[in-house]
Amino acid sequence: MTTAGTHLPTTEDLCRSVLENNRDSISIQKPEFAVRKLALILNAALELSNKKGFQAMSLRDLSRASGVSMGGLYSYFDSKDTLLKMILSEVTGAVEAALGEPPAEVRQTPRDHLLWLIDTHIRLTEAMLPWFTFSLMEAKNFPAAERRQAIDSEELTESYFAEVLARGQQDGSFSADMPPLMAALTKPLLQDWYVKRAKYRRRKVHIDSYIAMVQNIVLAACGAATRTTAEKAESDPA
Amino acid sequence: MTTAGTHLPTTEDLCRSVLENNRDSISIQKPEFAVRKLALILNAALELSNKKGFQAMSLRDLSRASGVSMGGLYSYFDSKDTLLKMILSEVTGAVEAALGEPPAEVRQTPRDHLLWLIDTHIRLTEAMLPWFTFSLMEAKNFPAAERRQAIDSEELTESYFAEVLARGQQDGSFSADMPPLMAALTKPLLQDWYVKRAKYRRRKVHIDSYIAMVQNIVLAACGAATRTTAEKAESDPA
DNA sequence: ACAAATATATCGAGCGCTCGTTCGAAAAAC
DNA sequence: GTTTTTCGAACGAGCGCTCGATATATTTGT
Repeated sequence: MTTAGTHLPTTEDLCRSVLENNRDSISIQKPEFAVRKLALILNAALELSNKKGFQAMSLRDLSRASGVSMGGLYSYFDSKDTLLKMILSEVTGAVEAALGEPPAEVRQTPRDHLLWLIDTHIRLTEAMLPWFTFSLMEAKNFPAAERRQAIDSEELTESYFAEVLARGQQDGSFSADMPPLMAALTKPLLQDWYVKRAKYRRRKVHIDSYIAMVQNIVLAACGAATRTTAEKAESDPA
Repeated sequence: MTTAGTHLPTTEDLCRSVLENNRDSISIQKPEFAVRKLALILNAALELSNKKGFQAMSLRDLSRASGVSMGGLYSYFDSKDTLLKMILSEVTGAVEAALGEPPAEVRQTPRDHLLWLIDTHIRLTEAMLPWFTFSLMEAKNFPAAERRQAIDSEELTESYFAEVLARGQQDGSFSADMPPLMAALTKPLLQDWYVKRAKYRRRKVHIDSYIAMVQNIVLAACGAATRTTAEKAESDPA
């Protein structure tokens, strides 16, 4: 019921998508070459950036870590800023693809839809962990246009939650005095999973427990019944 | 009851504290000189860093914005890294000072203590907004030692919450099946106030409403009764 | 089937520039 | 007159980025 049926993207999926969306700034002709090297470059870029910050990562660092020469890098982007934009737009695209079209069975009740949104978002961030970490850390530091895109994406995610919460309030699933900013405050709960990933790993918190916990906090705040053990067993058969 | 009686630091308080804690790297002798210029330098540094990122802020930018010459800056810190450390350690110190010693009247019941922690933390971050923004954005990017300090400070804050939640669970104020990571998940709710400060300003959300909302979400998740209107009127007389 | 010719991909030294940092001289304070 | 503070030009290192040369794959001519 709440477990994601949606396809979670692999690194190769993402690189292929990056290639498609940046045909003009990538001068490599053969897709199989491009995708393979893009994976090397992007993986290295994400790792270095998430360790030291994007600004602090020099293209010489990136060249060394990826095994692609300085000149080679510039066959895949025409400026360091373009590299940043590539990654950011891939993340916002993935969120839209994953949350935008919920399966028919969860749309029927606001409660299931809400649980599905939480589950799907957290599993998506887990599958794309370095991408989301990057996006969160670096979105602030850049030009107005890109920043605007990040804010819009942010608000789109929030609107998915706002819509389902409002629908649940109308049909009586959720309490009438649910906080009006509940949608806004759900996001930081989802984000903590990847922002503090190291902490949860250290404490051996499993992703399923984390999802269940966020679902229960949000349900409680909405004035709905929290998830039963039976319900958990059904949706998380592992 | 929950409104902070604790003293919130002003810019001058903070600069004086920075001076005391960095006597060795500050070569200016006369305190009144030092505090005045520190305020110029730190205010400019926070504004520039929070706009473009600390790495992207050059010391020439900082010199121009603060009105202090390049050489003059180096009378107040011996490297750009030291400037970073000054600001970070001031923030962790302020949190400890504010949350470490709750007034006697709130210690009596876990519920009041919890509400006080939420209220005080959010008001502190509001009073030191650029400092906290800086701390959150820049802590990741730096040497092991400083990073360790940031993590410790983070966990100290969480432990204040963990302790009071455990106490409330023991004496029956909070439900027995309260999520075990409730303390961990309270922090992102507190942080959203300064992380997304612009959003809440745009939506005209008052700090009092925000605090009340977080308190209610946490109380609901703890299985405690949410705050009544009467209680609100008492603690937020404005 | 095999060279020659072309197209594609890869390389890394070198460009102009800005960075963090220093230091000796000028100015201000006592 | 001495100490303290302020200044900004100058330095070497490292930055993002370019470009001509080289290596590799594919097509073409016979």
